[in-house]
Amino acid sequence: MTASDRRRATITDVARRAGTSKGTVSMVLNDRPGVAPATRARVVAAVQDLGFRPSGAARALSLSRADAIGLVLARVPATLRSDSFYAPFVAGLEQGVGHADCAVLLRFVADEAAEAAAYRALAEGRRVDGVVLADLRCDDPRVDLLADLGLPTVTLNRPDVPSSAPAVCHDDVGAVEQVVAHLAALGHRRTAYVGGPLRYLHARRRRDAWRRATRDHGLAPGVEVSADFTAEGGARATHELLDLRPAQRPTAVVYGNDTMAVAGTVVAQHRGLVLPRDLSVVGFDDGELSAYVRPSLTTVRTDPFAWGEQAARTLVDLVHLGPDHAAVPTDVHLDAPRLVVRDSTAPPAAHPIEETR
Amino acid sequence: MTASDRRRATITDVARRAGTSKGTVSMVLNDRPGVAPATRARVVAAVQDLGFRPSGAARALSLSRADAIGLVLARVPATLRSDSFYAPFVAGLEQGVGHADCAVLLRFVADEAAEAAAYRALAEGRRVDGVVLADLRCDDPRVDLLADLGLPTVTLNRPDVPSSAPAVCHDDVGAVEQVVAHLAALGHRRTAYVGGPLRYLHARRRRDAWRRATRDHGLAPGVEVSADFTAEGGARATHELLDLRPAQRPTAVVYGNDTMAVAGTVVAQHRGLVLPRDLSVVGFDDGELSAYVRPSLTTVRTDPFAWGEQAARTLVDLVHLGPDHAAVPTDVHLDAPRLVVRDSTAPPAAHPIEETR
DNA sequence: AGCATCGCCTGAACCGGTTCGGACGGACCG
DNA sequence: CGGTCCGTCCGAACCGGTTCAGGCGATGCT
Repeated sequence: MTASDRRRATITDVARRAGTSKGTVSMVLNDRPGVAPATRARVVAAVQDLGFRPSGAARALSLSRADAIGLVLARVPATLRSDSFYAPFVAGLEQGVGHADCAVLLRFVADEAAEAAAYRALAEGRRVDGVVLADLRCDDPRVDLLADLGLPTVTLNRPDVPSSAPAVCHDDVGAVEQVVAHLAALGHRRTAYVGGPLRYLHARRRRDAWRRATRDHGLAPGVEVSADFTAEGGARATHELLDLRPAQRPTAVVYGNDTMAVAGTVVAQHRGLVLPRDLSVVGFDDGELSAYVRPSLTTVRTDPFAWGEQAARTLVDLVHLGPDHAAVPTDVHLDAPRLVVRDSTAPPAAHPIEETR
Repeated sequence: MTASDRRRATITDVARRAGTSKGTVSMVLNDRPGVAPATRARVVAAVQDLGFRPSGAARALSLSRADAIGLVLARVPATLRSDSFYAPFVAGLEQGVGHADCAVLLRFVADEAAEAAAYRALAEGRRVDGVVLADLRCDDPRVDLLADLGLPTVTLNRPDVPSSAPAVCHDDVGAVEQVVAHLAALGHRRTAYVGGPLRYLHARRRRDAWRRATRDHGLAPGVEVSADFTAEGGARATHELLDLRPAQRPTAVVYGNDTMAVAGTVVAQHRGLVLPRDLSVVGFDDGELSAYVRPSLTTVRTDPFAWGEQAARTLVDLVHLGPDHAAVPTDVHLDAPRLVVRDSTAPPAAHPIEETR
């Protein structure tokens, strides 16, 4: 009775065994009306007996649907090691497509040229019904590319170019505002920002949000350093900030992710600063280790799983709407990320301590 | 000239435009011999003009190949956040399948029942040509399930049950031996081991390797704690070890991954120990932050990207061999992981320091 | 000249589903 | 008793490729 000892049953086998035609079997499988109860029962029994399951490929061909959504990520392998976003995000996608046997098809590519090619291949090979567009960049050419390819798309956050695709957004601007408000309330006047590469939209938006929030709170315009989300980048940026002469040196640093923030705290401590007395540090993302380092990290808790879930849900809706549907689906806004205050932030020391290296 | 304004070209369109039959076009596309150069040129031109790309679904149907490999992971979303294995591993898979437009189809499931169902769906829906089996457990039922389903399989490490599937193995036993040799050379006599859940084969094998290696080096049989690879678990296990009375308390702890190890160092330092003087710590995996914590972590550098690459390569070979091929492919062994000695290991203090909490 | 050989290409069958026009038969009605 | 109507089911066409037996014309050989 194992499945391997015989060729897999097809809809024709089921029809023969049930004494009906293929068409009828198909009706039953997609439970459409117009089949007599007795016939339906015979078909169901035959399906059961034969352990029949329709072939995805054949369905895909006749329905011209792939029952899969795509995700293309351009990242160098090295940065994947510490990526805390991507895995739960994909798990969320999975959750979001629901129990429809819809799968997530994944493509990692090395650079942005390969990225376009990957999207092309996905679209033209009809491997997916739609894609989600992550890691949006400024003037992102992929938005137009996908519109051209006619591939239903959901973007992660709203692009800075016109796009008719729905966006699933999380409120990183609000998150940054919470961070700055927290620091301002503690009494900080000079803050610095260590962000990601500015060609990424989210990096730029967070940077802008930090600029605006510091100004709104009446803080001094702070120093900005653009890093690359890696621990090494965070360490280097921190050295740079601590090398500033005391009058400019920040009493609090806001980092673009927790990896850089943790590396930053270690650098600061190694240079003799006592945290959070001599320097407050805030991360972004709430990585698992962040609660376990010393001092434990004040950070913003994002929820990539929920993000993925919502993105998938939106995309599935979009696909089912069909391409000729005129109504442009509206953007979805996730719950605002929450600031998690831990031990790495405190009021600034009254008189800045000279570092004793 | 955009692709979206007209229905996508099919092989029939190409044939018509080139003035040949579908069959000939197909020959050209798969560059098979028996087509006159002039005809071939006409077809190629037509393909170019129409921007034709064959439909993956139609190919899949007539070739009964899916051009995709599957990966099913049973992990709770919470642990994905800090997972440093999975993302680079999938990127490696991607790399390993090569430029064949073969994709990686991903399924995240919550529990092990859902896992079996996911494999069934993948096999019976013919969505994938083969799967890689990760996170092997003791007496893993999936090995038999996949054999039953007749789905080409590659396992990550060799299962403890009979399996005719090739395994792609990395030498974690050798890695643990290096760790213990390092600690023994430093003069440690009492080591402890904080591993993962023992139902995972790799956790058990590393534990066994540690037992054997400590015995071989003439060390005292050490305390074992089974944790769960999370920071919290690592912290708890560390407390447990440091609560032992001095005569039993280890001078060095070997952790099953870096997350637990980092959490462990923080716990130890918080309890007043000075590292590495009072306690040596070794991790496993070389997470990105491990070089940036204090003391920087001695650990074992594994290479999930290479592992994925090799697994995909092996699986693709296996698929192309065909199901009736008698020769069982041999196991592949990756380069041994390398011990990275950093600052968290040192000779034990001559007289154990009492902790000053 | 007659015939085998060969290279090139066509046409139809096939993969495994979905869809739909229309055939069939029974109930209902006038 | 003849005609409608409705529920049920069949059969064929179709999705877009691949494969292969066979046709056809040109060439080589005796």
